[in-house]
Amino acid sequence: MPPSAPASRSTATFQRPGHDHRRCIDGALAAAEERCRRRGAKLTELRRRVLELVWQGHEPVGAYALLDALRAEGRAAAPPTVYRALDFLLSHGLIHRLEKANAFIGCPRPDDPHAGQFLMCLECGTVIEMDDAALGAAVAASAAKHGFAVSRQMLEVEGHCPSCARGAAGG
Amino acid sequence: MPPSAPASRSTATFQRPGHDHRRCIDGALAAAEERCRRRGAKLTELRRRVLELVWQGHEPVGAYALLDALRAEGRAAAPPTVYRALDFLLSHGLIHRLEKANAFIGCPRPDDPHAGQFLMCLECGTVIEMDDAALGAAVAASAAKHGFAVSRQMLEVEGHCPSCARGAAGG
DNA sequence: TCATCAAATGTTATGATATAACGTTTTCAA
DNA sequence: TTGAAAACGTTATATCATAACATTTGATGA
Ligand SMILES: [Zn+2]
Ligand SMILES: [Zn+2]
Ligand SMILES: [Zn+2]
Ligand SMILES: [Zn+2]
Repeated sequence: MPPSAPASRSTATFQRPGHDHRRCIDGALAAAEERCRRRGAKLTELRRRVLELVWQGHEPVGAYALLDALRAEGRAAAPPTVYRALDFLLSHGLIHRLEKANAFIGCPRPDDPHAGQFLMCLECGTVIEMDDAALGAAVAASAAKHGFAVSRQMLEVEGHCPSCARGAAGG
Repeated sequence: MPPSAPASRSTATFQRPGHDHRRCIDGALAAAEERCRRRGAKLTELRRRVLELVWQGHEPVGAYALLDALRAEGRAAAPPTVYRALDFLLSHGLIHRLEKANAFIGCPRPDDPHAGQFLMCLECGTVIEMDDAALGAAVAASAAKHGFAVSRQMLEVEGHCPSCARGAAGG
């Protein structure tokens, strides 16, 4: 099969409401298949379906919303069903957990090494992931001033996305 | 009364296990009294006690741990008791909520405007708050590249503090 | 003083998120 | 084909947080 050239996979920019989200989903699923194949990890039907559900939009999705969606499809599902799938996806970098929201969002660039840096719009709920290596380095440098060795960093920024900022200046 | 010169109140640096933590507590309580007085907010006995309990160390404290502590003192207390006190302390900038830990920690510098920037040691649990204005500005600048207007930022960095890094290099 | 109102706190119940523990099915290779 | 590991099903429970309403407290003004 052709490598399905993911030339313009979701860039870390705010998507317009009218964008072709099917491409986001298909790109994420293809990237996940590929990544799991390379890592010898099993992207089972259930895990794949949960990933697809997480990608239902660019807003974070809660575990129990996923649970409801699975049940609506007629699957036998309980909290561990979805949490185990989420743990798998997290462990392979396919999704991220947004701590403030207690919810999950698909990672648009699982293969690029990156810190978690998220912009969350208070108005429309859209979340995008920045991948600003310089910013990650700045965080590590600040931490180093305190003699702190960084293992993981999580940045969650609340505010207004370009579309919503137009209407509500000053937030 | 003398202004009790808080000359060397908790700097944003890792405290040694042997530091005089009573000074951290007393300084935080005095700063809270002063801040509430200026703002016309009532730091009641309960709220003051909860703040003191949050300051029991430099580790984040969960709401139910506070609840247990209040009950151990013979107070009538239920979850709303402690959550309401925490909401008050949060709203006046006297404590911060650590999203990843679902727990709370005292703010060593409530009067300085600052973004939430926390270093959390995976080994000993100690958390310190950086107040790196340049880093906050760097975050805002990165967000601005995406047309995003920042309202609030929360940075939670996991790793190893100086004391613990010595033992577990590379951790 | 005492009526009155708002803020603070007490009390009960429930919602929302997450995991422990154990049994069954599937997978895969020896 | 059979044994072990992984994945999944199932039940129960732990953990974090808030809704709703009653009671107490403390300030204000008649
Ligand atoms: Zn999309
Ligand atoms: Zn990512
Ligand atoms: Zn201290
Ligand atoms: Zn602070």
